[in-house]
Amino acid sequence: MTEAVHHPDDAFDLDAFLPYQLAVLSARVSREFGRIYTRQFGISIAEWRVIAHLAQAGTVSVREIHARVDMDKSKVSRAAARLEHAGLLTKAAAKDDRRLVALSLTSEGQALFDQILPLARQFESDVLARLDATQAERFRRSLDQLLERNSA
Amino acid sequence: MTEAVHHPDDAFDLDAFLPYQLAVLSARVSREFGRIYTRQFGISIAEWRVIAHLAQAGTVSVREIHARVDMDKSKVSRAAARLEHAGLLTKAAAKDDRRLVALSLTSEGQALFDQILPLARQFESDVLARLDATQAERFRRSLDQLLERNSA
DNA sequence: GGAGTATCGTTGTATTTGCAACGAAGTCAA
DNA sequence: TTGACTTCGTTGCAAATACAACGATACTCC
Repeated sequence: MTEAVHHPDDAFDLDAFLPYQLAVLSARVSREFGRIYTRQFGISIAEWRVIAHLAQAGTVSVREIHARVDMDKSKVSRAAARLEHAGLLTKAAAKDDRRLVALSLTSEGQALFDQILPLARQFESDVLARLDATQAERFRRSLDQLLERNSA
Repeated sequence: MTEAVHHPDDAFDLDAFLPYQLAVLSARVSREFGRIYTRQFGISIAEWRVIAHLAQAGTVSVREIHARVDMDKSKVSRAAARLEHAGLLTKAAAKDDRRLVALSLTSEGQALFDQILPLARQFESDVLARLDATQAERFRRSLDQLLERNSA
């Protein structure tokens, strides 16, 4: 009779395990999108994040990017150093608090961002195209909620 | 009429950019869950994945894990080497194709998995608890679809 | 059967990563 | 002011990672 007595419902399916699914999807998406701008523009994922954040936020400190972007501050620091060396951003001491480094895009950096932006939008909608519109909208809302971007 | 003529909708919000959101959520979730078993059991994320996959699939090759789990084969290989050294799995030449390495959990490895499993389930529902049941169900389905786990 | 090609797993290596430690700068209290 | 404490960004370092190259085995087509 009872086959499988000792594992009533505990057949574990890694493929359906949430942290695993998120990791795989995220890695796949990042890798794929990364390929686009890495090959064409020679910047890394970390660098793209810094650029994107600067494009959106104007002049900000390393600390701010670290806090909001989920990147270790050493990672931000090194990405910024490379970008500075490439002439894409400038570092300056903040006027009021000289511990802070004020990062801002140069016009070259801004131009680079302007080139990548349409590719980013396109890529994003390509990914979401696997879902229908309603589903995609709900998915984004859930994502916001899981990231706690929801509650005012 | 048309305010904001030259940037109709092009205010870019990194926080709402899908690849970015996925990366942040995934990294956060993995880090948090990883802390649990890293501290308690001394295994890494990569090692956990190998263990989980073996627990589910029985005896499999490095190649199989590499293909299904989105891990580089060198990563799988090294994780397996560490786990073998720790006595959690065994490696053997496959009978029919001696290029393949047959990985399987030892009883210690299985016991470790059995200890982690309830923690994994608990963790997963904690994460999903931020969504209501319907939303969570839809979220999982969308995730499946984005991972192309849907089409039969 | 044997040469050419493909696949598997491991290893070498350069890069990236996270974490801790550090100096510099700021804050606070007495 | 001074001294203890905190915060910011950089750097050192060990571990992890991706990618390529390699030896070993298997397959294919003649």
